[in-house]
Parts: sequence; C-alpha cells; structure tokens
Amino acid sequence: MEHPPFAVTVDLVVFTIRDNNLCVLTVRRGVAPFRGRYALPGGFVLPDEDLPTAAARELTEETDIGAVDRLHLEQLGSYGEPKRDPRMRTVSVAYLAFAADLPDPSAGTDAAAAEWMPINDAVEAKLAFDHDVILADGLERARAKLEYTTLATSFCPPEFTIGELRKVYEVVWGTTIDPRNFHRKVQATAGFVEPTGELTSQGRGRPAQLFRPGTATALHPPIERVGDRLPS
Amino acid sequence: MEHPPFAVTVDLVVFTIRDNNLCVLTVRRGVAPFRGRYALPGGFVLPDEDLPTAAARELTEETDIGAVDRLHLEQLGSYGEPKRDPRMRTVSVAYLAFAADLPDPSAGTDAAAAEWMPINDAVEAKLAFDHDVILADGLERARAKLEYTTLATSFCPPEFTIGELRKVYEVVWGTTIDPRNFHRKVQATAGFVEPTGELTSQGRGRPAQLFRPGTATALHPPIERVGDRLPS
DNA sequence: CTCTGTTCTCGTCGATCTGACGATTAATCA
DNA sequence: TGATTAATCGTCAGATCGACGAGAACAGAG
Repeated sequence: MEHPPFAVTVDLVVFTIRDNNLCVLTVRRGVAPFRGRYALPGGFVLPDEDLPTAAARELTEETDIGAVDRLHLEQLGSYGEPKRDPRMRTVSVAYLAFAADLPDPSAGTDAAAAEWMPINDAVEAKLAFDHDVILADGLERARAKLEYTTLATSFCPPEFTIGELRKVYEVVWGTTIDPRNFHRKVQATAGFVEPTGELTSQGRGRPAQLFRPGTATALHPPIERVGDRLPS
Repeated sequence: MEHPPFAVTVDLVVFTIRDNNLCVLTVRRGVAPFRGRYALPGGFVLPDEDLPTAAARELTEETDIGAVDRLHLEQLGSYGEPKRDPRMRTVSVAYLAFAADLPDPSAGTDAAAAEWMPINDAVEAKLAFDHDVILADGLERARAKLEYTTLATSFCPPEFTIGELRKVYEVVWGTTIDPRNFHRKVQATAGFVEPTGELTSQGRGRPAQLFRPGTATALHPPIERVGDRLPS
C-alpha cells in the first residue's frame, strides 16, 4: 500500500481590533526555518486530536489568550503546496478566529513571542512559509463574512453601542460608513442586536444605548461593502 | 521531534445536472472498509503533488470524465476527525466541482464503478466514511454559490438559453422561480450572460435566444434563494 | 454659564430593486 | 385549426438604499 506520510498542522489567523486598528496575532519564530521571521501561530496536530480541537489548543498554547470559548473559530482552508515547508511534506489546515479586544498575549510555551500586529504591517511583512497567502485569504474571508453574518459582534465586548459596531465594519473594511444609515440598518435587522436598556456614561457626545449580540447569525439582506476606501 | 504521520487524501463532490436532476458523482467501493458502499471519488495525495492537482488527477483516474479543464473546481474544506477512517489517521481535503452534463462515466482504473447518483438518493444513502457530511457541506456550498456568483453557467453547455439557466437554479435549489423575473434579473446583471445572436430551433414553445457565459464572476446584487420549496 | 464640537438618533426624499402577475409572441402538438 | 408551451416585454406596489437634514444630549473651552 501507499500512504505517503504527511505532517498535518493547523495555522491560525486570529483577528482583533485594538486602538481602531485591525490586528492579527503573530509569533516570531525562534527556530529554523524562517528563524526570526514572523509567522501565524500554529503547530502539529496530535495523533488523536480533532482539527478544531488542535486549533483551539494551539491558540491557548502559543498565546495565553483566555477566553477561547467566547471566540468565533471557523475553518479557512487547507494549504498543501509540496514545498511550502522546506523540512518535510506538510499540509496545513488554516483556521480563522475573531476575538474581542484582548490583553496583550504574553509569550506562551512554544513561541518566542506573540503579538498583535496591525494588518497593514502584517500584509507587508514577509511572513514565514506561505502565511502571506493564508493571511490574505483570511482577511478576505473576514471582510466578506461581515457582509452577510452577524460576526461583527464577535469583535465587540459583551455590551456595545451601535457606534462601536460600526467602527468594527469601518476598521475591517477600511471604509467609512454613514452612521445614520448604519444605525437604521442594524435596528431593522431582527436579531442582530438586543438592547440592554442601559446607556453609556463615558465618552464624548450624546450617550448611546447599549446592546448585546442578538440570536440571528445571518444578515438578510446583507450589509454591502461599499463606501469610500480609506487611504492605506 | 514529533511529526505524527498522517495520510492525506482528496475527496470530490462533483455535481452535474442530468435529466432535470441534480446528481453527484459516486463510486462503489470495491475493497474494505465500507466495501460495496457508495462513496465520493477520491484518493491519496502523491508525495510531490499539489492538492488541486491531486483532485484533478483523482477525478480523471476514477472516472474518465474528459473535460477536466472546462470544469469549476474549488476547495470545500478539510475533514480530519481521528476515527473517520478505521484504518489509519487520515485528513481529507474535499473539493467541489461543477460540471455540465457529461457522458456516463465508465469505471476508471481504481473504482469498481462510478455513476451519477441523484442528490436525493445520495443524501439518503449511507455513504462511506464521513462522506455524508462532506456531501451535505458541498451541497450547501453549491446552493449558496449560485446566489452570488455566475457559477450556474458551469452547469450549462457552452451555449444555453435563459430558460436552461433558470432550470439550473430550480434544480439545485429545489425551488420554482418566476421565469419573467429571472429573465429580467439575468439581463440586468452586466456580464452574467452574453448573447450569441442565435436562436434555438428545437423544443416546444417560442424559440429562445442563445447565450454564452459572460465575464463577470460575482453577482451584485445576488439572486436570493427564496420561492416555493418543491416536494422531494 | 454659554458656546462649540461631538456623537447618537430620528426623519425625509428620490432612485433602485423585487415579487406578483398581465399580456403578447412564436413555436410544437393533437 | 385550436390548445399548449415557453420566451419575452411591461406594469405596479412595496421594500430597501444612499444621501442628507435636523434635533437631542453630552463634554470641554472660554
């Protein structure tokens, strides 16, 4: 029989929003190949481990991000180009995760260092392996998902204002959105957000209502990705 | 070092439309495990082979479908549950393909038999491995893709009428669509179809214009998947 | 305290798209 | 010759959208 041996890994594209910037979780590689280069967090799948489990494990192992349970995780795709890893034949199953703003990840057990890198820097940096491609695919998937799902709330704290939700769209898409039309659209979509009844107290301007994520997962009709593309 | 050895396979969900029925390509397994059971075509990835290449190779190998080049092929997802293959630890990368009506596949080199199975039969049949899940995912992906891409033309011959294109939607979605609104919608979407200038000569009813696929790949706005769900 | 700037929120208006459906045209079939 | 079928063109009311006006409710400056 012929069962050519492969190594199977999971790689993670984890997005969050920090300081009005879309950021991706990166690690600096401490060993060859690509030593010193930035890479996406990831690692080998264990012999008796399911793929999503491996993704969650690697995420906690390489970065001490706490709330792996309050985090959206979905499969992005698989990458198996024969020479993608110079050491051996490897197939990587990439996962995409959305996280609310989280504390700085301290370096975990494996990686030399883990940090949130602004997406612009990450796209320009030459990442290790084919992680450039994986990141680009993940970014496009994330942008598309905001259009027709309620996943934008995954980037928000448990309670948020419509303005904060709009900021998520603007930051991920790199566009500006009319606050009034966005407000109308969100309110008109049943199950997108649920009012808590409370108001924000801090911040400039008129206090805003607070909302929780609703029960809906899909947006019908979607929020179209148009509007002025911001510089960079 | 620990590089747990995995076997990596590709599995294919190939859809076509035959006789007004959405059909999926299946093979009957000739060897254990799941001997005699129907399964999706697929096989091991070779040591120096890219994943899409492996998918295309398996498709031609197990079934002598000719025009692999005139066929839409995209990655569907990966399936790696530890016990999905009783023999060994296997990760399968599933691919989704749309084909125009093709001649009956004669059994190729590997499989005992390959045949087009109506989707209803395939969903009810207990397929080998976790191919039920893969098929369900592929079906949902195919249905969703018709909404916002021009891929419905992949199910059509090189020249087709708008009525034939509508039949693709109806068969894949299992719905009925108003011919007049569909006609208007397709015509209004720039780049969806391109008139050849010719008319059909055969068939009942008023002759229809013939069209070629246009250059557009995305539909803005999409064609919503609504309408009466047909019994089935 | 008043003014100014900021943000939230409610409304209006015209353009566009959609679903439901009527009507005409041009072919085949009995 | 009629009945049937399918293609194609139109009409109309309702939903939605983008652009934008306007007021409400706060913070901070002077």
